[in-house]
Amino acid sequence: MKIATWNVNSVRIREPHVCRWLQRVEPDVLLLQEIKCEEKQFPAPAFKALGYDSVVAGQKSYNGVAILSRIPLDVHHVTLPGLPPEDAQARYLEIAAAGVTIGNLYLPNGNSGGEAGFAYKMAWMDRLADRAQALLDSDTPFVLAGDYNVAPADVDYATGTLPTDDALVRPETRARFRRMLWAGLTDAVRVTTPTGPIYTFWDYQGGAFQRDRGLRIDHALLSPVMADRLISAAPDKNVRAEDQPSDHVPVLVTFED
DNA sequence: ATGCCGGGTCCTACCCGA
Repeated sequence: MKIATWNVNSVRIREPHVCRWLQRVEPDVLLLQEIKCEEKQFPAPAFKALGYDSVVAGQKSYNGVAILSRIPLDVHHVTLPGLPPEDAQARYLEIAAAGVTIGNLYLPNGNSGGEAGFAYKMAWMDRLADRAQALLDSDTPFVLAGDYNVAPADVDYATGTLPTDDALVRPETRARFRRMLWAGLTDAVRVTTPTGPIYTFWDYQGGAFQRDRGLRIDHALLSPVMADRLISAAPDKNVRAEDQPSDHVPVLVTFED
């Protein structure tokens, strides 16, 4: 089973990139973040032509997540459980497919909006940890993957790409990420490559990709059963060198059937 | 320490991202 996650930074602009990647890699399930459109604008027919059904939690202009699948699925949640009902940001979508619960998340960046913006990120991470714990308690095999907007350790961002008090690396941010690991989740990319830098994002500015000054902020966290099934997990770096790329690359995780 | 890039939209100057 192949599950991938990709912040595409506008699905309408990146439709050809996504189609090419689906055809080349043939994931069973692809989680998309920052689709930046409502469901009615989502290019579902292009993906359907390649054999993929779409589930969309859209929002005008900002955020937005979607799931493409070539295997049958059930939709379980279109928002992150526990958030206030007035929260209208489209950042979470959860399905079950082939007996695996799959959560697709676009975690708030936390740098805009001052301390209130950062507090929103912290609350969101608390609710995500709650969701992970509930799934652990139910003994459901699961994967929580997406753009976490967290560089978990210093090795996960190139020197000088972020200030030390950036919301992606603040101690409160990292503590909440670590709490999910301590609860029993496995960081698929990091256990596959235990040491050294592995980036999933390179800024558009300053020749960041050419200089390989990136961040590792897109993650797949696995429940214990899924960690036992893990074969490989890695970003597809070559995608960043295509024309008109997203600033993030896909992260592909492969499991034993 | 960022907004030089590249999306978005109130169509075009401004908001947002990491």
